[in-house]
Amino acid sequence: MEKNASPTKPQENTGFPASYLPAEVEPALCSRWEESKLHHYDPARPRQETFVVDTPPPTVSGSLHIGHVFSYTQTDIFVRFQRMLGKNIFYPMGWDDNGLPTERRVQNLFGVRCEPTVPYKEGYKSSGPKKDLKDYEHISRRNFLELCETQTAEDEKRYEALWRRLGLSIDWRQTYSTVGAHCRKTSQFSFLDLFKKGHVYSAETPTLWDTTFRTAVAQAECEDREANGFFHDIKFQVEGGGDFTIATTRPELLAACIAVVAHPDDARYKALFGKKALTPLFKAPVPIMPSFHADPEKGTGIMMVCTFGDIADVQFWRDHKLPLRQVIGRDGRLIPVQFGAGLFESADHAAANAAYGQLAGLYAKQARTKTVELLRAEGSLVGEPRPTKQAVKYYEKGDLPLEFVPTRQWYIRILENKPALLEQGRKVKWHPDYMLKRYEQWVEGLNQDWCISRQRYFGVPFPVWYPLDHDGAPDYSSPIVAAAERLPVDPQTDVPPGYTEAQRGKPGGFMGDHDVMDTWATSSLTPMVSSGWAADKERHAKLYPADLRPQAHEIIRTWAFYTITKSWMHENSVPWYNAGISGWVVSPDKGKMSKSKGNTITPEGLLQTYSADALRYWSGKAKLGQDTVYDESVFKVGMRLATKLFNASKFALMQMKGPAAAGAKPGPADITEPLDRAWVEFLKGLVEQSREDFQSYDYAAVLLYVETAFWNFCDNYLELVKNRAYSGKPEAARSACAALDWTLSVFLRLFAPFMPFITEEVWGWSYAASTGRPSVHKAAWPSAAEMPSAAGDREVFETARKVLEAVRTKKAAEKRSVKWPVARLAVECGPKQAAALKLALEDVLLAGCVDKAGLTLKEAASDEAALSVTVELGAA
RNA sequence: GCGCAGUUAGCUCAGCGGUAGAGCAAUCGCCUUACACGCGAUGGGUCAUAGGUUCGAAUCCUAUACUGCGCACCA
Repeated sequence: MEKNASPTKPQENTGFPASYLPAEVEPALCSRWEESKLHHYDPARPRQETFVVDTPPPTVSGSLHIGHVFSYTQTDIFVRFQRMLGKNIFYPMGWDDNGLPTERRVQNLFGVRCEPTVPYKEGYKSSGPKKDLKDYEHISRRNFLELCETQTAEDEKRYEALWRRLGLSIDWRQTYSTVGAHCRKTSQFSFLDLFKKGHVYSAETPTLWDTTFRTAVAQAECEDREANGFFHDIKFQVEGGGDFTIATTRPELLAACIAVVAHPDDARYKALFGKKALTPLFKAPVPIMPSFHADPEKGTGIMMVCTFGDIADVQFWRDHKLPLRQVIGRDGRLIPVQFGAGLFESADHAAANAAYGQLAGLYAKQARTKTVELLRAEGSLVGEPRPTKQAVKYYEKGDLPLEFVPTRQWYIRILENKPALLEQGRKVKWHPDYMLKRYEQWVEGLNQDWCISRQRYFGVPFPVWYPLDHDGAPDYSSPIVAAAERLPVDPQTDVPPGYTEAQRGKPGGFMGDHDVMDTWATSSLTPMVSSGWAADKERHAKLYPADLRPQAHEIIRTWAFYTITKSWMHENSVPWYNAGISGWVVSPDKGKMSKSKGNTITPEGLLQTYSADALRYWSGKAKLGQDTVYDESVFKVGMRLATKLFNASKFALMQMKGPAAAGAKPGPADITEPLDRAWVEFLKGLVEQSREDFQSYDYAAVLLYVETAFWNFCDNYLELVKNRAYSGKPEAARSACAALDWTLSVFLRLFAPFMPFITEEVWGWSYAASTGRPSVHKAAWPSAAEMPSAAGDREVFETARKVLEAVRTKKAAEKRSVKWPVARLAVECGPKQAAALKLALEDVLLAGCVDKAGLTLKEAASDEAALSVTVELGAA
């Protein structure tokens, strides 16, 4: 026997759909919203009536995952609330399609590499992915960029379809792509402005360098990874006699040693300061110097400074104007150098060159092994290498450790502006507020200016050329910048003012800057991209600064920080008044959901299975800033809530079509029954609280108590009044119907930001016509003022509920059905509760199927007395 | 090393000075003027630990432990 089999019941003709089918209803509503221009921004309305969102442009590199659904929905929930407050919503969508992720995806998808020396092929078509790296086709820059554009356009279509299906109330006329002409123009315009203001400079200096991608990277894109390294104790000779031992994890940098340092107060080494040491293998004389950054407790207390092991080396090299002995090349191999010539000094050229000859051309890791071998043979290795855990810096997308390589790069001056940038960060209201700490900590810890140039292809070029001297060497000190009105320009194809194309690359001619901007150099401008800062002053004034920047916490150091920086430099303003920081979706084992772990979930299937409202419900349950465990059972709860909304609404509306429907439509003045007033009183409080909590970005709290209240409505209030609403007593029925009418409209509106589809569907059954608001999403957020009835006593509802509960408990204990008759009901309580109960007695007795003759109500002397209910069931 | 957040029922979380809560799961029931994709009910917690403040502490303070994250160091 099927446990859940329901006996077939004839379907009454209610005038409402029999059951809720979200898979059909939701897409239909999406189309309706689009047709009715529900989400359109109105440029005619003033700024103070407008709510501006600086939507995160998702990286276009494959597919969106459940984490995107989570955070974008949270933003949409808040936006929908603002729309119901009557705000003119500016809610754009951008696509972050420039930069490395796209390049990588296109390389793999089509089996190609960009090779700028290869000529352009008209109508080029890729032959598809390649198994072996050797088989990758080398194609021109232009062909490569075309592939990038085609691919991202396709991805963006899929992204948009998903966002629509999820019900994000975006104005789809307001879109941008970070590689599109508008963004290129804005980014280049930004560069010109920074250039004019002196906030940007180019310099040839050691910079963080990724040897795999062969590009510079910024501090913000680095991460530490723990590695198993080795301490190598290496003996140095002192000129004029003596020796000492240093400890290093990077012996392959020995040839790059420029000094040896110890703490100024370190008694062990004090006597050596001012003398010179001779490096092992290469016999290079290097000064022994005091430095506070040498920690007497660490290693042997004395250490070598190389060009370059870490940022401290860079600092020391710069401060003391020491020679640059670069040995690591751009590809991560040791470059050939000559000892005895130029900067590489040696007391024994022949030995030094012989040793180095065995290292040149090796990758750093190979060179390390070889160096240890040579040191051991020379007798300079003290003991054996000792294992140690060390944190090594990597580019977040890279697989090999970063190196410091001197190259020419463009930098934005942030170090000297730290105090101002900290202050700007504090002007933004962060949600949750502790996220400001992350921002502050990051800014305080910065030790490099922001490197914005990348030696890549798919990105925004610098609008800059350099004059070439008579030998054809570029003069970097006098860059030629493009004129603002010519933007966007590509210096590889466009010609600077006063030159002709024929002079490109010729002595006395010019060359274009080869690099492209870091993708953050563009995305740091998103509020200004949307506002039209570089194109339309009037529009800009209406849309900037934005009201809300939603984003995830791991990119506070990049996206939030860079945006704050640019806004300050360009406009001396904050980019937005509020930053809403969303949490992550974590897998049930508390790990991060990531593609590499293979535990990412694609949203399309979930939408089909559970409905958009269900996924949105799950997103709405999580507070800002808080990580959420991926749990499908929550989708089920959300789906059930939508179904319940459907059924309860149908039922409530049916009541209103009952006997009370005769005559004028019941209104607030008809709410006369104390039970109804009590319920309305409760709702008033709920409605006011919801507005307050929403305004402080605590939408999750709203969903929580609205949901609880809604189930309370279904299980208790509706059960208590349904008999009366259907009864022949006109006034009592009208009171119930008026209360139900308002209640339903309130719940639909309170749920609308979270579950836009089911609420819109139900709204259309009755309220679209009765309120003159075709969409619930443009209905006014409910307020207590809508219900100008006399104050109710909430105790009436509470007491009625408690008594009804006692009756239900008894029936459950006796294993009887809910409608089983009650022969005797004895209630004992204080005078206050007794009075309250009397006011709702009829409803309670009907809902509990209680025989009126069997009722006794005993009043205790004090209100301290607890409510006690005794129930005796009758015969069938 | 510094900082931020957290530790409440089997699970996921709410509560943030006034008698320990919800949902899920579990268990027992029920065809009731919508909903069996439903409804009713039951069991389940020294609120991480130790101190302190208070008439009263899950809640405030101070330590400690653990978890997650951020930052720094990293010879």
